[in-house]
Amino acid sequence: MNQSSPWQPITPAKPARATREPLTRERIVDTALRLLVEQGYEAVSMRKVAQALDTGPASLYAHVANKKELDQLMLDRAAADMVLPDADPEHWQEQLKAAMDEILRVMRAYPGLARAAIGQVPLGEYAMLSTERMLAILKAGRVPDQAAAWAVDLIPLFITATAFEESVQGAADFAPEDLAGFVDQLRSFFGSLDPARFPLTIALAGAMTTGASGDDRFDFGAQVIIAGLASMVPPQQ
Amino acid sequence: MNQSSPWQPITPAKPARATREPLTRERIVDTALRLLVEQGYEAVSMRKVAQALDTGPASLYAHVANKKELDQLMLDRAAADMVLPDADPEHWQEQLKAAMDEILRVMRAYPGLARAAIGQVPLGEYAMLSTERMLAILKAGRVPDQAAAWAVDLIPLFITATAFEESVQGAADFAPEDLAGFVDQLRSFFGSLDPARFPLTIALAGAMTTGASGDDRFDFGAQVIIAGLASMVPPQQ
DNA sequence: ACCTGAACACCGTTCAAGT
DNA sequence: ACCTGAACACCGTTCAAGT
Repeated sequence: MNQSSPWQPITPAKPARATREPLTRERIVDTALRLLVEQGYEAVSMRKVAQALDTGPASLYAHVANKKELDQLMLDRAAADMVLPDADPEHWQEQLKAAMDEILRVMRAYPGLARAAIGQVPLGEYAMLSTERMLAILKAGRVPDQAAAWAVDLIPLFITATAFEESVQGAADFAPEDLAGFVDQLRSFFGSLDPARFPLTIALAGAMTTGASGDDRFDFGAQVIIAGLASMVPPQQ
Repeated sequence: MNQSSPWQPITPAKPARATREPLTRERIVDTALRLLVEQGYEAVSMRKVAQALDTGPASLYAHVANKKELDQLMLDRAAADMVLPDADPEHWQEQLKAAMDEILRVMRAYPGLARAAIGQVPLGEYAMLSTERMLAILKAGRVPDQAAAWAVDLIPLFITATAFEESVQGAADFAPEDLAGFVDQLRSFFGSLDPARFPLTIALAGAMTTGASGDDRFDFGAQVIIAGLASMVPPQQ
């Protein structure tokens, strides 16, 4: 080849395609969360995130330590969406319930996020701001310090486990409308057990299968936790 | 080669090695649980279970539908180890606590089992016998039917999530003795936050980091749940 | 410092072929 | 019916090489 041929300029006037934006932590987390929302947790692999950014998986490691860190970053980005109320001593129980609802709402907005969150201590800025606000609500309710400190661990544990369970159900084969069929099957399975060995399971088959979708089950768990915490508040004066 | 050579008998007197025992569901579950106990949940792959049984992964699929079914079978095998008390109306709260302790004990005996159990409805015989016994305890305590039915979902959710968290911590790099160092780091991290934004996290740094190992945190959660359920028991008569 | 291709050491599952 | 080898379509992470 000629080193300088007239129809092959040495410096092309323009690259064939616009220069790609450089990779950043932010773009990686954005892309990961987009994949999470659009295609679920299984779609958030280092390889698929890289592919969506039009690069190879190795390129991500300059910005993110590993998959676990990416999971944490996604969680904290999502936690930024949570809006928890300012503490009001008169209504701490309602406020705590509202806070739990809000955390579940955000978890549900990013289906599969619970899989990234479960079992991890969330140390991101936004997750910790949520913790701080929950502590304020509990202290306003005069929940003892040690109980409040453990409660802000127990509450996300409960919510995350709930959202995790929902995401497993959601990721299963059946569409939402098949869920009703599954619940029917489950109830008749309970009903068909040996009455000598499973009398209560049979008797409560209906109660055990209600609230499989919707919020009744979650509201019950929240109520149990709140009532349990309330029982630890010492009498006034 | 000669079709019948004198030093190469057509029917060897004995196979070189004993005939392998045939694969069964039971042997597969046994092997999977052994790997789980010895090497943790990550070691329980279809391929590694097959390898431990001296065969290929495809061979397992004649006995087990898929990995998820194997997880369920492991869980139910472990559930057979659980010994829950007969219901006694006088002591339902203590009995419920004992039942929760027992379920956690078995979970801990199979580290990583929580990862197989989380998010699944356990429909195996032994898991359901545990459920039946918990229902008996709750009914003995006059917990309303719907609350009891949901409680036997909430309680394993809590225990499994707790065990899951422990298994993540356990699978992390640090050995048990490094945990203390990690907790120290965490406490000083909380202490070093911006006092204007995280006043309560700073004030409660000590309380939030106590009970990282041991049973205090679990006992607290169990107490919250039991007290919450007790608050739903209608007054006598 | 950032990015890349290629490789390493894995996964779960399927399928045609054997016995 | 049960078992197998080989393949398919994936993983997370590392590393030497480029710019």
